[in-house]
Amino acid sequence: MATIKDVARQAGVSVATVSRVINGSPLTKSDTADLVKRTMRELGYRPNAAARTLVSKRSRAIGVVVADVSDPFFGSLVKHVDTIAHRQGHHLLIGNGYHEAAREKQAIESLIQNQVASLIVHSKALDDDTLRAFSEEHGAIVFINRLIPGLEGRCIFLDNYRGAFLATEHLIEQGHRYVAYIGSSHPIEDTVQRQQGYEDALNTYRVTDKTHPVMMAFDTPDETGGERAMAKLMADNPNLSAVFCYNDIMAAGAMTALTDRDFRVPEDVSVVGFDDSLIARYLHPKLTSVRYPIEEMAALAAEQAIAVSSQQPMRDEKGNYTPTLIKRNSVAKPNE
Amino acid sequence: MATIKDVARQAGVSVATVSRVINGSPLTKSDTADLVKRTMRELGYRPNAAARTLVSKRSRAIGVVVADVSDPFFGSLVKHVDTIAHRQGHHLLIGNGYHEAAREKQAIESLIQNQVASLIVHSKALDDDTLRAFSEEHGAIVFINRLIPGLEGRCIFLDNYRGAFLATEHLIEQGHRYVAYIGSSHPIEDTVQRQQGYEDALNTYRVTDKTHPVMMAFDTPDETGGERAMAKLMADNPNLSAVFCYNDIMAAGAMTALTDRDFRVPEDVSVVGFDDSLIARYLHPKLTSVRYPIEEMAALAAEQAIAVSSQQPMRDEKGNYTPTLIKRNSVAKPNE
DNA sequence: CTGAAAGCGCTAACAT
DNA sequence: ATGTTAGCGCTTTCAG
Repeated sequence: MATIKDVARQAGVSVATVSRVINGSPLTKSDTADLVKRTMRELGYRPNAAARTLVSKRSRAIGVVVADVSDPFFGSLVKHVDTIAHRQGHHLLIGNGYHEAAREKQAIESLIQNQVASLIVHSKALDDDTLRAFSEEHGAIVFINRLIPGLEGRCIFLDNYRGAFLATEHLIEQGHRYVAYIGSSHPIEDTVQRQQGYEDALNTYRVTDKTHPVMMAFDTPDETGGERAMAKLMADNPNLSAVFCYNDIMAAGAMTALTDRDFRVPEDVSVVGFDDSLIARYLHPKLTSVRYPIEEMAALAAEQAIAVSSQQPMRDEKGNYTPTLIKRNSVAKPNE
Repeated sequence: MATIKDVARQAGVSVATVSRVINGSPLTKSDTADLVKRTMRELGYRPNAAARTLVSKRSRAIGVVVADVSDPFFGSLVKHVDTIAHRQGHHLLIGNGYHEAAREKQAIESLIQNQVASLIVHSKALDDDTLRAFSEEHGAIVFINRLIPGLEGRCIFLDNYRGAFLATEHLIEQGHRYVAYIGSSHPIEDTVQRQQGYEDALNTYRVTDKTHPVMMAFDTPDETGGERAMAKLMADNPNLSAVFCYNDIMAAGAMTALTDRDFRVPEDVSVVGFDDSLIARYLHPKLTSVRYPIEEMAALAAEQAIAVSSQQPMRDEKGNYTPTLIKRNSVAKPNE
């Protein structure tokens, strides 16, 4: 690889001059600049990013920690971060946390070590204190899908409670009285917030009459988990007519369980999911789901992260996003 | 950030000693090593990766270029590369090419500049010469989903032809005579290879009788493309009873077009997809599809890339993968 | 407008 | 077993 010295020698200038044209410094004569540029091209010169980062103490890298890139939800998050990053001349380092505290921690540490200028972290397994410590260490970390007390300005998150409330309310408004909740057995805050929204919606509508019982089942947040939870719910509650699920995948499992038992969706049982992920549109019937505006959230996270890292004035946008309900074909009025 | 000097001073040793314990050199007394380790911990020291890369001329980074991380297919590829990389102490830099030559080129260049030790490239828009030039420049590039003449040992790819043949043959064996192909209008080699496999399967079965006509339509490789192509096919060929599609998304679109016209799948028309992606299992009916073993391919790519970059002896595995047919519920025997 | 020179934090001879 | 030291490729004063 040609170095800056090679270019300097070949062009008959000093390395300082070459450095200046690399960085587009205005105080180089355009003649010299042209000469240098030509030489760089001839030599196939590429500035060594490691050297630049070392000396200037700032890289153009943005680190992203997600649970699992192969999950379309996180894929989408990464993509939108990349779009913004690319626009600003930054590139991405990624780390997978796989919902495990140790892996998440390791991923963050690895990225810090690799001198990322900023960091976008989706962590559910690490506690507030650990995250606060990282935030103190790095300075340019933005947390996505999480609200950490004391770090409100660095958090971008969704109102899970409201999404769940919306979904449950929609079901109630359709006339359902026996609405169940299928939750995740993973001990992360999202599931309790969604459960709370579900329960509160139910409670809101039974202040006058006591006719909306709470029915819940918890299992792993995947397809078979949804299937098992639904099976359990059906066994325990014969007159159930609607379910709100923690996410779309569990909803898919729930629909399978229902279909296997000859219940039709939505004629016999209505189903609502959460995330409005890719599969929502491919399920049969198409799934009504709470939309998670991850694209916007990821883009904002990237903008904030880069702004903080380059001490630009950060647009003071609130990190709190409100979900909306996307109505498709998995909800109908109850029978009778 | 504490540097190696800080640690050395604090521990009362030289930077060389600290460097030795960082790198697990065996020639340090375990007493000193322990002391140094403790000091590193106390100071919250993290080795500066940029400095290490600069001086040692090798990083522990592996670059991955895909078309779009938010596509589950690529997400899966990235994940499996990460798994292997992580196991070997490497981390990932990613770049999106979005099927555009300029973006792909830029992504590769950016990664090279960032001193990745190795590179896994999924490129469909760049020509062989460009890719060969990059390969010459970097040395540790592995190409995935592509076969570049002269670089066979660095290519990991799927036998598209065989996959298409398999799918078409399966349809014929079920008794179908009017089997159509929905292809991608993008000018990449995959689509012509799959078309060839389709045509050859048809030809194989009409050597004795001329009863299997070729019927094709091409459109964008997405859902609406599949829908349009299917509509066109139906209009032109009233007695068509089966379609083989370029990928699962187009198959999804085709199924929509069919359903909209009151044709049942698979009773009236059988459908086969390609990739066996996430959605294949969620479509209704579940889609029979050609499985693309991207996980294994990605893992092998990562292993090879790392091996080459660290001049380890590379296991001489062939990069040629054979697809298999995953039978689900979208294929049946034809009517009558 | 350009050049000389001092490091950035670390590794790897080379000494001891 | 440990210390000294010369850079890696680049940016950035500071002089001219």
